[in-house]
Amino acid sequence: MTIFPALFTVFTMSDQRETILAAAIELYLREGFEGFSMRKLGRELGVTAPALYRHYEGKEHVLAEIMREAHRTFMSTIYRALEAPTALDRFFRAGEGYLDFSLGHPRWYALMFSGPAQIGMEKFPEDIEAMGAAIHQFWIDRVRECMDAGILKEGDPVQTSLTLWAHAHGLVELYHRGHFQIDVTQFRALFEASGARLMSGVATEAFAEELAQKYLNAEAALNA
Amino acid sequence: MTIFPALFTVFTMSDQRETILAAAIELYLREGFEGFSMRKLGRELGVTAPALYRHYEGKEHVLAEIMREAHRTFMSTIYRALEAPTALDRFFRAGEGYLDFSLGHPRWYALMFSGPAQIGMEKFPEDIEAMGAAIHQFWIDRVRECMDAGILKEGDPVQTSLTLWAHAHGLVELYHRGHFQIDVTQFRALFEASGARLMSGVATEAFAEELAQKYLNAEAALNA
DNA sequence: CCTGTGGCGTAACGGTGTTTAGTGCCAAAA
DNA sequence: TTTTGGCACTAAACACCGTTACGCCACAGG
Repeated sequence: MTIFPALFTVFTMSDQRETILAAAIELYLREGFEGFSMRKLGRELGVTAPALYRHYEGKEHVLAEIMREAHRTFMSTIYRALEAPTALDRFFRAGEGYLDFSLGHPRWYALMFSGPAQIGMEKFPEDIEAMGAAIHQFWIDRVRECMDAGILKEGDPVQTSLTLWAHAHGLVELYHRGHFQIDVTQFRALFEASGARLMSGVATEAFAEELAQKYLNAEAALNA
Repeated sequence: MTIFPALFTVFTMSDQRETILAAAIELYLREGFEGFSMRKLGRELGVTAPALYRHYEGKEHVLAEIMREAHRTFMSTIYRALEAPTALDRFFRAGEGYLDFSLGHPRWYALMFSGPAQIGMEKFPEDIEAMGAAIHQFWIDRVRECMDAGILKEGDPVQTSLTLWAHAHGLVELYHRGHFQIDVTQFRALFEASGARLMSGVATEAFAEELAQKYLNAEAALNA
C-alpha cells in the first residue's frame, strides 16, 4: 500500500502534452483500437499530425500513456473495495468491481490486457509492467486475507490468486470475443455461478483428494 | 461427432486460391498479425497485390480462411485425445493437447481467440462461429463423460465446461501477454497445479458449503 | 477465326506513421 | 531596443497500407 502512490507519480507534463493525452483518451474510448490514428488525433486538436511529435515520441508512446490512465482508473475502481469491513466483503466487492470495470469500460479493459505487439512495442515500459504487478499484488493481498479468515484454503496466495484471476479474466475475454450468445445480466449470473463453482471445486471429493495428493502435496507440507 | 465432418467440408477452391492460402498461412505464422499485408503476400507469390482480389474479396477474407485453418489444426490436435481408453484419460489428454497447442502455436491460438474487429470484420462468418461452438461442444462432452464416471461433480456440463475453459484460457492469455515472468516449463507446472486447485476447490469446506447453498441450489435440486 | 473471359499489371485514391526542412512567434539576453 | 534563440507549428515528402478502375494478353469455346 505504501508503494502505491510512488508508482503512480507522473513526471510533470507540459500543458500541451496533457491536452493531447486528454484528446487521445477521448478518441481511443470513442473509436477503439482500430480507429485511433495520429492524424485523427491531430485533427481533433486542430493541429497537423507531425506537431504531435514535439510532445510524444510516437504513436506507441501515446498509447502507452492511455494504458497508464486505464490502469489508474482500474485501480481507483478496485481500491474502493478496501472500504468494506471484512476480508470476505473486500474480496467480493473487489470481484464485483472487476466485473463492473470489464463490462463498463471494455475498451480500457482490452487495452490493459493487450500485448506489447498490439500497440506497436517490443516490450512494455517498466512502469506499466509494475502497474500490472501492483494489480496482481492487490489480489494476492485479498486472497491472503481470506486465507487468514478461514474462507479460502491455506496455500500459496500467489498461486491461488492466479487461479482466481485467470478464471475471471478468461470468462471476461470469452464474453467480449462474443463467444457467449448471452446478454449482460445473464453473463453476470454466469460469472457469479462460475466463481462459486471454482470456490467449491469441480471434482468429486474422492477425485479431489487424489488430485491434491498428486499436485498439491509439496505446498500442503510447506504450510502444515 | 456426426456433425463434425460436415462442419469442415470446404467448397472446392481454385488452385490459385489454395496457393494463396498456403502462402498466407506461411506469412502469418512467420510475421504475425502486424506483419501481415496483402502487398507482402503478393510479393511472396511473385504477384502484385491487386491480383489477389481476383481470388479473395479482401484481406479480411484471407484472414478468415487462415482462421478456419487454425481451427482445423486445433481440432485435429485435440481430437487425438479421444483415442485414450477412459473418460479421465481423454479429459487429461485433451487438457494437455490444449496446453501444447497454445504453447506450440501461439500465433494460431491468438488468431482463434481474436475478435472480429481485430481482423477487420463486423461479425465472424457463421461457419467460423460454428467451429468455436464445436470446440465448446467437445469440452462439454468431456465434462459430461467425467461426470458420468464420478470424477466431476454432477451439474450442468455446459456451465462446468465454461468454468474449466475460462480458467485454462485465462492462464494462457496472461502467460502470452508476458504477465508471468516465468519460462515454459514453469508455466506448464503452474497450469497443472492451477488446474488441480480448480478441481479441488479454492474455498474451505465450510465456506464452500455456504456458497453452494447460495449459488448452486437450483442446479443441485435439478440434478438430485 | 473470332470472341469472351479469366488472370494479371499499372496507375491511382485515400489512408497510415514518421522525418525533414522551413516558418513565425515570443521571451530572454545583449 | 535590438538581437538571438528556442519552441511549436506547417508543408512536403517517404514508405508503407487496402482497395478500385482500367487496360492488356493469352487461352478456350463456339
